[in-house]
Amino acid sequence: MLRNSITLKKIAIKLNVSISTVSKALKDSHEISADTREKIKAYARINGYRPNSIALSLKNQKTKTIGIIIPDIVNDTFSKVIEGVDQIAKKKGYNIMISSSNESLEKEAYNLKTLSDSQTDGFILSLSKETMLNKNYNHINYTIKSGIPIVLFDRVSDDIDCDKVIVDDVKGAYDATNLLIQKGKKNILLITTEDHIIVGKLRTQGYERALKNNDIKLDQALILKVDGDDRSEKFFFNLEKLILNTFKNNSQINGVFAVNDEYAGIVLRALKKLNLSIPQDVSVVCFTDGVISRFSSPSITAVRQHGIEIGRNSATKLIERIENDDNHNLPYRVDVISTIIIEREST
Amino acid sequence: MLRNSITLKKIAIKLNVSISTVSKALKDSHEISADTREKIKAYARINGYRPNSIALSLKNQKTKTIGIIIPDIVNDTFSKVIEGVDQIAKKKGYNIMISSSNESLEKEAYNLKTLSDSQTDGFILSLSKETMLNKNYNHINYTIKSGIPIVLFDRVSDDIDCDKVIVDDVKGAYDATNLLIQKGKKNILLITTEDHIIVGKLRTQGYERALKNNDIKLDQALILKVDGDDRSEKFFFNLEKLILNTFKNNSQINGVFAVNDEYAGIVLRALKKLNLSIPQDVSVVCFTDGVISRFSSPSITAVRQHGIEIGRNSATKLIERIENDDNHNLPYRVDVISTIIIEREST
DNA sequence: TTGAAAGCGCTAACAG
DNA sequence: CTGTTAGCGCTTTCAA
Repeated sequence: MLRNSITLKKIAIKLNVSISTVSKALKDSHEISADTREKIKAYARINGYRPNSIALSLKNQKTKTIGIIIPDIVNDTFSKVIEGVDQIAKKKGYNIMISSSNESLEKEAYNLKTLSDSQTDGFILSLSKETMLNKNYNHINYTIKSGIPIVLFDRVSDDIDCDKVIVDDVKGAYDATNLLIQKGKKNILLITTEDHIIVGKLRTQGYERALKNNDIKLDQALILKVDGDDRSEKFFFNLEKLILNTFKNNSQINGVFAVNDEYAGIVLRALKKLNLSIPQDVSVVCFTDGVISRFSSPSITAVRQHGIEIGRNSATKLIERIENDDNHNLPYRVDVISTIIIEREST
Repeated sequence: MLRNSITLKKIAIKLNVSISTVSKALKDSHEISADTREKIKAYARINGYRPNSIALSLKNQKTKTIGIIIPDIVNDTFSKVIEGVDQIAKKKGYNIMISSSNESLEKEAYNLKTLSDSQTDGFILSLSKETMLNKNYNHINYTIKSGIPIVLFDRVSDDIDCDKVIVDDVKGAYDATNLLIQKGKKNILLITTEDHIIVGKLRTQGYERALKNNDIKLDQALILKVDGDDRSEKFFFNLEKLILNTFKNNSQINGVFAVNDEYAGIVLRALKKLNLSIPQDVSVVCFTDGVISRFSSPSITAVRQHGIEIGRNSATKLIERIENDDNHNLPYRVDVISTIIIEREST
């Protein structure tokens, strides 16, 4: 009833050989006679011997686990990344430890520290909002300097020197806006976050660039910058009112680009109240191809970020660096995972 | 540039004392003179000494990490559970390792086995569909028997003897159906999964019970059992057609109960095509209070399962058992997390 | 008050 | 071909 613990030592005692003999036999060493080798292997098999991975970690000074620190676990995009990391990790014999920073700098630093205590060979991390706001990257840079590799994804910073996997937010937003324009919708409402949320800022840039390239004058009245940190019922309720008002004051609007699918969901709700039909009266596009875009009515044309691919790429890069002995000689790489637009009913 | 590794040994050498002295000093042992104690602690602090948790694990035979094995990472309900586990784990000094069974029995067993190799002190697990279909629980029972505690949540089985945290699916479905009836909707379409998906089966039971209690005759034509394993675009497309047909053949339908929010999303889409208004013509309720219920138009009345609470409860139970020396003497407990209905526009 | 030694489970260099 | 030893980093008993 006790924890199953058949060890080399126990096998050695039972079979009257030394521990190292058992160890070698189980690795098919030809130092050991075929006879004892088979005897030992048979005994081990029958008793379900499995090497103690903690002992191995201590010995090898590597744990074969990678840590993932993300701002939010309950989030379609991040879970897809985890999924991707999981796929590669499993294939390469790594396990993953996950913890959430909850958008807090303090928790992010704390998690990084505790998981660094020899528990993880490296990290895959996306910066919390607070971290970006404060531009405090000491904990990250310290970890890297102390020899533990980190791959940053999605929410990254130029002030951190390491491997990165990013989404081309500007281009994705550009494409999305452009699609609307191609469909003849030139008065496009942008719903975005304040600039300290980097991805919001970049997507705003993409929007602006698309307008410019098509010689459409930027109208500040058509740019709604909302508090990207707030996801309460109340916030979304107010957002809906804000959208309604904007439409009332700007009846020329015939397209909407939202920087995430939640905002787009609210847009649909507002348009319904305004009795505007989609996509005839107003077309809608959003960043983030999640469950909302897929299951809303009408379904929403969305910029897909390939979260799984981001995860797979990050994991591959990280493991490469972990297993490369002189990893600090490898130059850091930044990969851009390109987005694609999934067209749906809303355009 | 190498992995930061200030160890007891290094401190001991630097300070010309023995390793055990350092160890004791750092734990404030009064065996050690105030003098050396302070000297050692100061040196340790300055050099950022942090105990090697792998060494501790080996020594203590416990890792302070708990494993979570879930069928699907990209899933609102499961990620909420992870979130809850994370909250409790962090508080009690545990880390969590996550891996996905991908609804596969083989992967589930594999993950359980590899994580059991001294990497985790216990597991929190929800059965994969394949596991339930095959009713093969050997891997689980074996793990429990070998002394590693498991807490099963949501998708559980009577054939496994362990702590469990479940949702009262029957009652949740009963309440949901009942709500429709109270609103005067007595011809209720049920969209559910085949019976081998336990939660689908239980929710079907709740539906049936509610009808019975209200003296409403069960009409098999109003029960749509679909393939709960399929989540492809094509499947949802066909589901929509199926729903449309059902409405055409049964114009009396004035309520719908869907066993998850994805199905409910499709229902909304179908109703729109039929030009039926919600909730006036048809009211809709679903199980699973996820992002779809919140952000669709109209928003959908949903049965909330308190995923975070499930996670917190599971983690609490598991850690209790891990830290209780003679845990096999504790009787197994089954906790039922009750659901509540979040009323929204669809009713 | 301090230190030596054994042990957690395993590997690997070295000795027989 | 097999065994001894040392060591990974730490705790803890026992001896000094």
